[in-house]
Amino acid sequence: MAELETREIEYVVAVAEELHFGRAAQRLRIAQPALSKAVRRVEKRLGVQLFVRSSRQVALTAAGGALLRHGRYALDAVSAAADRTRRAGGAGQRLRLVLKPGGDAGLLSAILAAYAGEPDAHRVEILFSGPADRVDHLRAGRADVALLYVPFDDLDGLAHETLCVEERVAVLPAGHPLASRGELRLADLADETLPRWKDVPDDIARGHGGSGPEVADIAQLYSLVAVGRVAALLPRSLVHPAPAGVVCVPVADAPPSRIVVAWPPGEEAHPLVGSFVRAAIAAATAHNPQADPHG
Amino acid sequence: MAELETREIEYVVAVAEELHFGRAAQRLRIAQPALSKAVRRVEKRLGVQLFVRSSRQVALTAAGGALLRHGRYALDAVSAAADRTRRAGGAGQRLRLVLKPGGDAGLLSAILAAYAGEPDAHRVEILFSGPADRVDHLRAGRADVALLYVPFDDLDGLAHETLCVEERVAVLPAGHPLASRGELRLADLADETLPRWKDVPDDIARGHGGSGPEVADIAQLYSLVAVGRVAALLPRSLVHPAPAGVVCVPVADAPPSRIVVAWPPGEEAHPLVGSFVRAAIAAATAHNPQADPHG
DNA sequence: CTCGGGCGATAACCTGCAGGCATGGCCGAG
DNA sequence: CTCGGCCATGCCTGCAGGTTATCGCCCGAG
Repeated sequence: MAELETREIEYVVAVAEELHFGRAAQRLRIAQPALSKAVRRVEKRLGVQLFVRSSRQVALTAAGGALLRHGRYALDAVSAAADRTRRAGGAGQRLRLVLKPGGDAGLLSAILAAYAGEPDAHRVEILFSGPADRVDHLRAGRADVALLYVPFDDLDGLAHETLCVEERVAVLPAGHPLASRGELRLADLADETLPRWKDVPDDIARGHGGSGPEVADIAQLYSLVAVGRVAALLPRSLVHPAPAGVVCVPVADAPPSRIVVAWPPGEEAHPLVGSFVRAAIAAATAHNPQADPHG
Repeated sequence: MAELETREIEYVVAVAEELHFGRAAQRLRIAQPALSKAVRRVEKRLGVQLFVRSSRQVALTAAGGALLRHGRYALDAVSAAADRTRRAGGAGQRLRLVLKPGGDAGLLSAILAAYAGEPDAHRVEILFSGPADRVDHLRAGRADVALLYVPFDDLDGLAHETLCVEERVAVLPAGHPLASRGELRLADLADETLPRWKDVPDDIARGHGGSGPEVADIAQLYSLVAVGRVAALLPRSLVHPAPAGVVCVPVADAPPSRIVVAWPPGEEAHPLVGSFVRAAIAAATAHNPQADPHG
């Protein structure tokens, strides 16, 4: 039925990543001929060529690319299954929450307090992580829930619930011509240089990242804004209070930013995840009444 | 690294579903002792008990339940990987679109026309499917894109883009006291009997299904509404034009319904999927200017 | 109470294939 | 022309994963 073994996928992925049978074999701790044979076996079974080998170099075919992408997903799913199963059995369960350092809009403590009040609360392990791999942590079972920031994070493949909606503000140097306006529109910002966020791959930063200088965190951004090198468009709570030298002005027609609690699909059935999500929603609604479920 | 082979997952899932080693073995076309051994091996490797066997019956532990759920996901991911790889290699690719019969708000033909105009358009294979398995088709690689209906379908684990937003209308019998009102609120409907949709599992129908009679399709629903047995809350385009004997009244505070185009996460990189999605969005914006991307 | 039958575990054995090693063939660099 | 890097081939071995036979437990029928 499933026609592809986990190990075979690992092999193909390794070769696809290294584009070199020898190195891939080394990484997999097996001999190179075994790897060659395994890959050919897979190609034969699928009836598709995965690599073009020219004895001087190895290249991916379209099919190989597909298996690389989807194979990684599948491997993530498998190891997530193993991981979660192991944890479901062992005692002393902890809930692993992953989030971006800073910028939780003051929600985190409220959420943790609300969760601690749940009857079946467990110890919460907090895991900070860069933008690139928060989602991967969830997918591969290394974390149970995440606080994510839409539209900055990519929700593909996750279940989520909105905790709060925030308007977006333009962050401008104090002396900027637009800084005195009470409200802006996106068009007003068309000429501004926007920063490029470090570690955010382009396909996630669709439209948010500019071509300006690379910044790693908010503090860096402020310095650059203060000297007039860039402007930015951020959720209000990130810029509150505004440091000296920068001002923020609401942008009426920017899509609002949302903080969401996300979890791997299907996991809402898990009591740990379920009760945390419920607590988070409760905390958010108390904290910020206009949040709406099923947004 | 991955610590669990596809086959082992299949075995555990089979046992978990049958709760009977003999039948599971039969289903898997292997002998029962082999299955017993394999399952024990997995339990040992994960260090977790998956089943409690009492020689008269087999029961799932919490860990077993976890592996059942996540294992199914993982198996879907694996076979999706195999399937998509095979298709990426073979020529004569077709794009497989899955949707609910009826109720496409007239969008389908516009989308297909727009897609046919794309430079790299392929033949489109249309697959109709019940509400329960549309999403599964995507996850297991049996379809490439889907038209789904939020909040009726469950978007967990999928990437999507909104095509259009529709207000919800209450469907009432012609003589109903509320039928003459120009607009309703959810509270007005609190006393009405809502139908239960056939084949929609309860955890998907969160809040939409009532406790009333079971209906399988829209036509059945109309008959029941006409005789005053139920009322319903549907997207406008589904009730347009309203058949004899029923009227529809906008409900101001019902969350709006959306038609979205959805695809498996990561697949937007695939040219087939990407260009279809682009065409769909274009068609929808032309057809219905207020649709907004990144909603 | 006993007997029989259903079910999972265990034991003993068999076999195909995954993986190891040595080698061959190809090709580009120098 | 030769050398060296790299993938493919051929042959060998061990074990994973299958089979059949059998046991032991439990429950329900009589």
